[in-house]
Amino acid sequence: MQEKEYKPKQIEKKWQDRWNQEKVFLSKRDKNRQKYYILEMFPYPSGRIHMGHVRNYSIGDVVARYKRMQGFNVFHPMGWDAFGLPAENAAIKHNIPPKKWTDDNIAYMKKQFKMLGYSYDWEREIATHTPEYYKWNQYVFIKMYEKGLAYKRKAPVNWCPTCNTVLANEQVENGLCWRCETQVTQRELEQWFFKITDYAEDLLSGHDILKEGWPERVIVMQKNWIGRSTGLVVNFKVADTGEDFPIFTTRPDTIYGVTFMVIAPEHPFLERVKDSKVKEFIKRIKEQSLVDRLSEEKEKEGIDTGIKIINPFNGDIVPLYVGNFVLMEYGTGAIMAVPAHDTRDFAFAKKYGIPIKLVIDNPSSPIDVASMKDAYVEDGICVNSGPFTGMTNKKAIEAISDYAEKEGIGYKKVNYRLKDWLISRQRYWGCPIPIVYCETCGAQPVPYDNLPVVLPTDVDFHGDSRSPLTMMPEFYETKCPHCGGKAKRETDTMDTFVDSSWYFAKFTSPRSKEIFDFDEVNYWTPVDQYIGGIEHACMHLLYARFFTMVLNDLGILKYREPFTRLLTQGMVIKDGAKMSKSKGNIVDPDDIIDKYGADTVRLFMLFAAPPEKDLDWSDKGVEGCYRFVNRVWRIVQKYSDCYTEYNFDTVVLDPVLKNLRGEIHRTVKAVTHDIENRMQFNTAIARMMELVNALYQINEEIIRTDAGKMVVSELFDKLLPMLGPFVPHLAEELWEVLGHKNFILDEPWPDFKEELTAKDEIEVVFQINGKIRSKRNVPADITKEEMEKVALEDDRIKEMIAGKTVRKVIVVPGKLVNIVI
RNA sequence: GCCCAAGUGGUGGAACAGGUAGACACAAGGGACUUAAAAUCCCUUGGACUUUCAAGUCCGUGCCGGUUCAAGUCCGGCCUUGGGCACCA
Repeated sequence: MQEKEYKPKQIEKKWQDRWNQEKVFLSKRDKNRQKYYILEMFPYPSGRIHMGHVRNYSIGDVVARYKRMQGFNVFHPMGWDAFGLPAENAAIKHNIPPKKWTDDNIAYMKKQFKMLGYSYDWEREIATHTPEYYKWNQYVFIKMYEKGLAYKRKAPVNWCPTCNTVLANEQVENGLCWRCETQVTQRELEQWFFKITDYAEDLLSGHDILKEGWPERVIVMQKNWIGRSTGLVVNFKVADTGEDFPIFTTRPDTIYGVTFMVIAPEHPFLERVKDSKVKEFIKRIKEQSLVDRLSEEKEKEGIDTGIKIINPFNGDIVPLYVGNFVLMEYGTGAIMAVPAHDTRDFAFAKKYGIPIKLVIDNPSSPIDVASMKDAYVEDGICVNSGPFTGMTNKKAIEAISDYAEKEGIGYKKVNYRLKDWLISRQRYWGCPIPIVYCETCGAQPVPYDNLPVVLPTDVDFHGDSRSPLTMMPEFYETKCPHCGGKAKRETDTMDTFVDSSWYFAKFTSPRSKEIFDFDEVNYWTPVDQYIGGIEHACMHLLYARFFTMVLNDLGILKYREPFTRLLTQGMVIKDGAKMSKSKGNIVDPDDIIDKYGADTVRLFMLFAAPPEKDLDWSDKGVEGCYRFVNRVWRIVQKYSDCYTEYNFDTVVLDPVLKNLRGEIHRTVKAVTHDIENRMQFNTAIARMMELVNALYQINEEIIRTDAGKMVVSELFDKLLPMLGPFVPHLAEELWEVLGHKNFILDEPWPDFKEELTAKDEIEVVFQINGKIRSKRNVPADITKEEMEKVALEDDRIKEMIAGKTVRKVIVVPGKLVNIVI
């Protein structure tokens, strides 16, 4: 028979067109079927897709297609995170309107997605830069404003001078802008915030639900980021005036050891300071950038203000220092310092000659203060601690806290590292914040009926990055919705992470008249499996959880966690580094698809590494996958004329065929397990390769017997559907070659017969003292006793145990016999 | 500094519940086919040693110890790499 050559371009186009014509990927609600919502993080339309996208979406597509074959009603949408800076930068540089740039990119990338054969329901497509989408951003914003969850306040904020905008805390990495790596500076600005701190506790407790389906490290990262700590606020007193001087501590057990206090340079309390040296110091520290203050890590600086503070527990009068290491934003902006039991306070006290007072002693070797080299931070017994002396310090934490509350000198408090989410951006290409400022009524939300506040698209950038909105009276000049008087629109736009915080739910009803079509959203969401990069652990994944909780509290969504299961895939790297333009190690998906076809690229992405690990790009590895695809192609073509009906009930297979049939069922079992329980696609593919290799090993004459034809037919019936999720076009084409008229993607996932997965004969090993000394094939159903007998009768074993005492014989059924002598 | 991962052949990676380390693939080498090459198909391939050529012995999963009949896998300590947090009181 004349074999056809494998031409991926032809067959891939052919099947993409057919899927499209038959609308096979459109999703419909069906109360009688279990839904499965699989979602990959939607991309920013940067221009063209990169290998990281290919990996992310190939993993998602395998899951989508696999679940579909398992009988689930699969929901698999795709869209565009379309607002953001690159569009503006392109506009400034090349004089292309951001909307056009974005739309063109979307069109191109969509074409690329289609070339890769992903099973998306494109009728659910959304793009966040469309008014029909961002209208609902504005809607939620106003809902949050009404609940006090969106508010404006003047605060020191992170400013990126390159991006010309403020940044949220989560978007500053080591003092650098997450996007352009410029040093972030501090500015005092009036900005819009979302009160995510109100949800700190919910975000933490939700982790208990998520630990089933989320990688532990993501949960740990979020926990660290939220940074919950429990402690006590203690009201110290200012000696001169008697005012309260509150501090926060997690170590109330050390309160009798306080020998000085430290306050943040930004603290308003310091306005009273007259001393010029102190004022100068404060000024100098305030002028340091965040980066500078962080970079001189170990160097703690301070100056005595001359102000005295009274410890309410023991009446000690201690000096108040200004210190560069105390943060205004955390706790109360001031701390009590216990040099004996805090390494940082110890270093500071040594530097400035402040006394050290021991209040917790080491029970096993008493501490001599004079010879202390560092703070004692271990547990111990309280000393010099008034009524608490003699207690273990652990007990004292509770006792002292209770005492403080009882005496009215303090209260227990939980503090978080998490800060409110700053969402204002001084940029153009984003969702307008739906607020107007009236000269008489102040800030007013835009009424719901007037939404959306449409972002004008015909804009002039005047060659720089300042938002054109600030120069467009036709945009910002408006009337107050309350009094009808003259008013000015907010010209800041929202952080694009707002757009992506709820998009997963909008996919269910992209063009609904309300925020959602509730039949749709209630049927499909939450997302059953979410897939994306780990870099979003403390940004997108935290914001989306927050939004879901808010929408739940607003009665809009019925659940509090948006993503039941999460898979964080690794990066695609080449020559040891992440693919990037600056490193010049980019491999363009278009080129690879052109050379080998989409099926090969997809296969390689799944085969080269398990999904969570980084994947090392290798041109040779891709060729290996191409070779496998061709091997499948050839062998199916070769034996397509053997494809027949089969019934094994009355057939006795010779050992070669029987073993091959066993191999078929073992492969189905293993592949199913690897996908279902482990999401380990690389080993699933390896198993299918083994099955194909096994078929190649068998003599053509044997296959062309009646029994052989039946086995090879069963093999194709199992193998091709399993290949479907990985190499969908190839699978469809070969399915058709075998005479099928239906889509292979609609075939049920292959099943296997457990009894056929067992081998007749298995190899067991005989060990002496744990070392392998002999091997033997034995019947698979051998008993423990028989195994032991066979082992002891083995010639080599006999030889080696001759004259020795057998102390113990361990038999592991089906595996080994270990003889201890 | 604290927290979390991960260290396995020349390479990417297997080994799922403590039970034959190195599946599958790449690279390398050999053979078949071919006038030849490519492609394809088949074989070999962790290291060292012994060798009567059938095999056998020893070593080997970052390092040092431990538990166990048996450890890549469990425990303790360390080293290295990657990631997160970091004057958080």
